[in-house]
Formats: sequence, structure tokens, C-alpha cells
Amino acid sequence: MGRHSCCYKQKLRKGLWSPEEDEKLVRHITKYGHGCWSAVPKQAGLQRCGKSCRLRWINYLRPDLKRGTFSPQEENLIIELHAVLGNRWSQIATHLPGRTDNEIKNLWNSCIKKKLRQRGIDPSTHRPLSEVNAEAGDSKNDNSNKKIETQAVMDESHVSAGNEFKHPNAIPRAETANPKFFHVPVEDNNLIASDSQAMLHNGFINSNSTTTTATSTASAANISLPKEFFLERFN
DNA sequence: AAGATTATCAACCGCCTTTTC
DNA sequence: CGAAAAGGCGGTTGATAATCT
Repeated sequence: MGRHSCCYKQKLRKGLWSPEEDEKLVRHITKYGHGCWSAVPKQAGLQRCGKSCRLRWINYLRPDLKRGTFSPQEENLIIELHAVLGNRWSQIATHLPGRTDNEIKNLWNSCIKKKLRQRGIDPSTHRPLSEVNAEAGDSKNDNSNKKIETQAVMDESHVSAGNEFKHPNAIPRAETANPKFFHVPVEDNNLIASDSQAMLHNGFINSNSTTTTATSTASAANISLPKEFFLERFN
């Protein structure tokens, strides 16, 4: 249907929100809740469309927002989640309390992508750039785009409706003794203290394997996560 | 100091899905 | 059951700030 119908009806304000508009929206929602978003602007006395109000509330005015810079732990979690979920920002955001999908998306596009490339990792596939480039070169040489197409298809179906896990990073490594676990690379030994502990506590980290914990001193480590961890949390 | 370039992030756009009538 | 409305999402844009030359 394209553009929201409410935008046609009258000349509505666009662009940055003024403090007065914010105040009106906050006051209205704290008092009455948002209910039907398309009705909010009228009820709150705003010259905005409902979608705009919803976005402003979710991304900026909600009281439970954390704001501020992302911690290295949060960044690592985003990288791990992106490896599994791809660009499903809203799903990623559900695992970072107080963060919005928009915020995470912005961080990814402006910062994390760059960092991953600097580390030699392709941000879209989470594989070493050398491998990705080599494949691109191969496909150029044989004048065929089959590999790229295959990769694109895999990227499109990170999490399928079925039970199979299709993201390339989620495919268990051939050498993995226990195919029940997926390996997730952790950069710079910044493993997420709270998350890894929670995962350990919940049985998601295989503590008998070569898995690291937050206290590990290894310079690089892998944590092994069971398929159930992803399926339960990301479906 | 000033102009150019780059980085950041709030907000919009358009599409798809779900809900309502 | 189909159409319209509403909700939700990801991609993209544009304004502003920060940094570089």
C-alpha cells in the first residue's frame, strides 16, 4: 500500500522533532498509552502521522532506552547475533535490552562493518575476506556467478522456516566433534562476561569443550553454542 | 581559519504482513 | 473472502558534527 494513508489527509510535519512535540507525545503516551498509533497524533495534538509518532517513541522517547555508546560486549553480541540472524535488526534488538533496531542498524553500518573488514572478516558473510575474495575471483575467471548466487541464496535464508540452520556460520564445522554445537568466533578475547556466564549457566556453552569463558586468557577463542540456543531464542 | 571529506544518527520511504471490517 | 487500514521492518537519505587537509 506504500505510503501511510494518514499522510495524504493533511499537511503533516516532517523532519526532526521539536522538544514541544516530544513533550506532547510523551505526556499523551504516559497518560493513555499509545493504543492505535494512527489515532495518537490527533489525540496528542501533533501534526505528525501515526507512523512518525510510533518511530519517535520506539527509537527515542521510550523510558526504558539505554542510550549512550555501545560497550564492547554489546558489539560482540551484535556481531554474533548478526552471524546467525543476518540483517534482522529487530530480532537482534530483542537480545539487547534498551537498544533499538535502528540504533543497532546504524552502529552496524557505520562502525562494526568497518571494524570487521579491518580484522579481515567479510561483514555480510562473517567469513575471512581472503576466502570471499578468492571465490569472487574464481567466479570471475570461470565467467560464472554460481558461487556468488549460491552465497546470496544462503544469505537470504539465514534462518529458515524449517528446522535447518542455513547461515554459513551456523553450519557446524567439519572437524567439530559434536555436531550438536555451532562455533561462534569471538574476537579480541572480549567475550561477553555476562552473556557467556548466562550461556554457561543455561547449558548453552559446552564447558567440556575447548570453549572459552569470560575469564579465559586466550587471545582468540571460540564458544560453542548448541543449535537449541539459536532455535529457542531466534525463532 | 576555512573548505572538503568522513562519520554519525534521526527520520523517512516503501514494501510486506497482519488485522479489521 | 477480499479490500483497506494499520503495524512493523529494513534500506536509505539527509542534516549535522567531527576530523582532515
